[in-house]
Amino acid sequence: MPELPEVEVTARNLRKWARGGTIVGATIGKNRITRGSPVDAKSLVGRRIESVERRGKWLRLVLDDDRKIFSHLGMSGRWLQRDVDAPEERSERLRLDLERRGRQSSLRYVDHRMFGRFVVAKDDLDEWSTLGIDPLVDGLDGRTLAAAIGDRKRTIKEVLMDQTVVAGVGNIQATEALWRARIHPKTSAAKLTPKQHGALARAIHWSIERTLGLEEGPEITYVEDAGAPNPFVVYGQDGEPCPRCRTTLVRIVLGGRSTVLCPTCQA
DNA sequence: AACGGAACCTGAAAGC
DNA sequence: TGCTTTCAGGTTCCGT
Repeated sequence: MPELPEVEVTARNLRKWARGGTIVGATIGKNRITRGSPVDAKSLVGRRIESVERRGKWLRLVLDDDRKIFSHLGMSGRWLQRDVDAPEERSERLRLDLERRGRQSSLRYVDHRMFGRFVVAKDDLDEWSTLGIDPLVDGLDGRTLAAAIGDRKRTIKEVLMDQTVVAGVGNIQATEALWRARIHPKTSAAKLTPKQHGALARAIHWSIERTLGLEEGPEITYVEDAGAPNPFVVYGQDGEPCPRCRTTLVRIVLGGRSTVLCPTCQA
């Protein structure tokens, strides 16, 4: 269930593994990852991967024939690097075998819930083109955040998770950042003060960088990975004391997603 | 137009 | 023990 930091780690890994490599084999299973736009696996063979980019939660791999691979990890997608003769992974949905500097490797896309996407297209997808400010790619400060929010009146938590406003912020990053900025998640987005815009922009960077530091590595770890302790400051910590003021953190549901907040700090 | 709720999937964990 | 319910960090669609 990746948000910006997990997708950023994936992009960095894919640059190491795939940039400059040539696709020598492609196996794309019949499943809903390619829903709406079936991919001709054979057409990928012989193509070189020129670059790997990320915006928000999307990955874009530019090929040498002017097409692009768009990959979204949905709720449970991951890209792994394996040997070409390694066995198929559990929930493996597709694979790209690469040759790079005379060495072969195999990229496996694993996604048990299949909310992810894999699209090959000449033109950018609308979902890519309409993405809002990416905190890492574009930078984000109080002024640009305020401009992106505009006069939206929905709650600030829902607006933050709108990918056309700030790209890459999901339920965890929104929850963590709002706590850091001491803003109640239900606050109407249009009612934030300039001071709060600045605090929230800084809090988003803080949360993303903090999560990135936790997750840098060859394979993404998620909170729910067996045995992994919850590394977040407030997300999933309802019932525990607020790290700032010791008030018991509470969980509410907002826009259908669970949200944790401190009733004292985020008044 | 805006909003809540359900749907799309699978599986782990909690509840009974 | 084993069956049932709940929940999950994403996105989209549908009815009000």
